[in-house]
Amino acid sequence: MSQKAPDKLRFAAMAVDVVLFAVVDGKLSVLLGEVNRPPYYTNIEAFIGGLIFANETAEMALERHIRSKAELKKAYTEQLYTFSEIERDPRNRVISISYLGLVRPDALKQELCEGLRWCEVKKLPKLAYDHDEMFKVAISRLKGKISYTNIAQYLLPKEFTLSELQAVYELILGKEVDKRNFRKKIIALDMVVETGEMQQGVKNRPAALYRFTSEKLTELPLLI
Amino acid sequence: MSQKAPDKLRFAAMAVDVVLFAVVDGKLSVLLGEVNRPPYYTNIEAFIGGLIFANETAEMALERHIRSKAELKKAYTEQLYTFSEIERDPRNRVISISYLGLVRPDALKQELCEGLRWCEVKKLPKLAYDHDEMFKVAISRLKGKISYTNIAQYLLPKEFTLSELQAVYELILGKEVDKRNFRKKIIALDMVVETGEMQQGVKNRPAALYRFTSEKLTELPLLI
DNA sequence: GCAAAAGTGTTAGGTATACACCCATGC
DNA sequence: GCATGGGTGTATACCTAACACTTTTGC
Repeated sequence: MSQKAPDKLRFAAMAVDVVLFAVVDGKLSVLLGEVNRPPYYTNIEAFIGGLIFANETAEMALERHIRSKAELKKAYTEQLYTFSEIERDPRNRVISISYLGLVRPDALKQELCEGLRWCEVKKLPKLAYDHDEMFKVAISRLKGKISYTNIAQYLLPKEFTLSELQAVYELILGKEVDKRNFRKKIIALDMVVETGEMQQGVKNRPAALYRFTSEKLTELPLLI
Repeated sequence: MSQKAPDKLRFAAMAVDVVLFAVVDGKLSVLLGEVNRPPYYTNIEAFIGGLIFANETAEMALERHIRSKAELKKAYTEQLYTFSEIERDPRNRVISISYLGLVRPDALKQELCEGLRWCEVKKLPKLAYDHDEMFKVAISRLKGKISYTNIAQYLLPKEFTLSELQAVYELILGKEVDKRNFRKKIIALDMVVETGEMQQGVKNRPAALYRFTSEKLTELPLLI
């Protein structure tokens, strides 16, 4: 079993922070929590996260914090970047390993804990610590990966219509795409496949339901 | 000034490790250092790196370790991934922030410190700690980025021939590319520009010298 | 003049883009 | 029957990939 290194080499606490994205009311949103740490940070928000304990890896701490703060069990997460600026938290030296997380709409039904809210990314306020920069890294990673992977699935229910899938692409890329060309490409790449089921209880022509052919993150030749 | 967090939250020492790539004798190589930490690691190598000190960011520690071990001042570096497995170093709990580094051939002239060597990527031995996995992350990042950025410049001298540039692409992608098509694309994208100078003292037709149009890492529409 | 690497265009096939109308359902 | 979103095909421009010979230099 590992021992502690000498005290003077253990100068920092370790934390994880996660930029959790979800589509809420048709808008790309991130989960924010209130921060109240006078005198440095009051009346300000930040991404959720918290310290890593001695018996945990970063991933274990990440899962613990996501579950405890938001009761979101099965979010997709991937590591983003580690922030180590000396004064990034003026109270203590804290090094933070940040993560990108994606939450499916099914998981949004649960109540959020006090002090948490989904905030549309277009209306993000100034955030505490270095979380403004963290957001930039996260949104840039998400924009990049949606174009050459099937990562969009983690923002959708397991079964979805092609219009819903297209809407996710348009939200993240921030531009409209042509419906016919989008469908041709998505299907030609075998990224999704029809389930055979149809939408129920809509007041217009019901759409065919699709699912992703792979539940794992997969790289594709090229996308959009 | 930041204070130390409570002792029980400071369970880990922080380290940086860097997978330094260079083209040595026409082969894609990485810099390895001997590891001798009985009883766990003897007669084994690993990437270079070392601890972060209390007054340093990860980037400062990275620069210090690169300079002291290899006297390579101006390597290009970017953060890769942070490894936090509890037993990754069986002696102490150490969390390591890994970096990808690229070294230009000009910088290779300097003597390496005792115990260091450039090892061809195709002949990599089994490495200490989790550095086998670290290598996979690094080579995968490098392969990805060479296709849509001008990152190849950091493995070349400031002035180079198009054949040398092509060789870097072939080494990293692990496949041959067509000379005419390669030149057309590179030039059409304005990635490089002729210096007006020619190669000197070669025993065949001298090639035109080129330089990159941007010294910064730049994303390009698409490449190869 | 010979060896060695530099340099240069064309064609065919495939991919990306732009674009407009009919269809199925609920009310 | 009307409002709503679902679903489909074609023509063009562009880009990609395949391919071989001439040129310049040192020896």
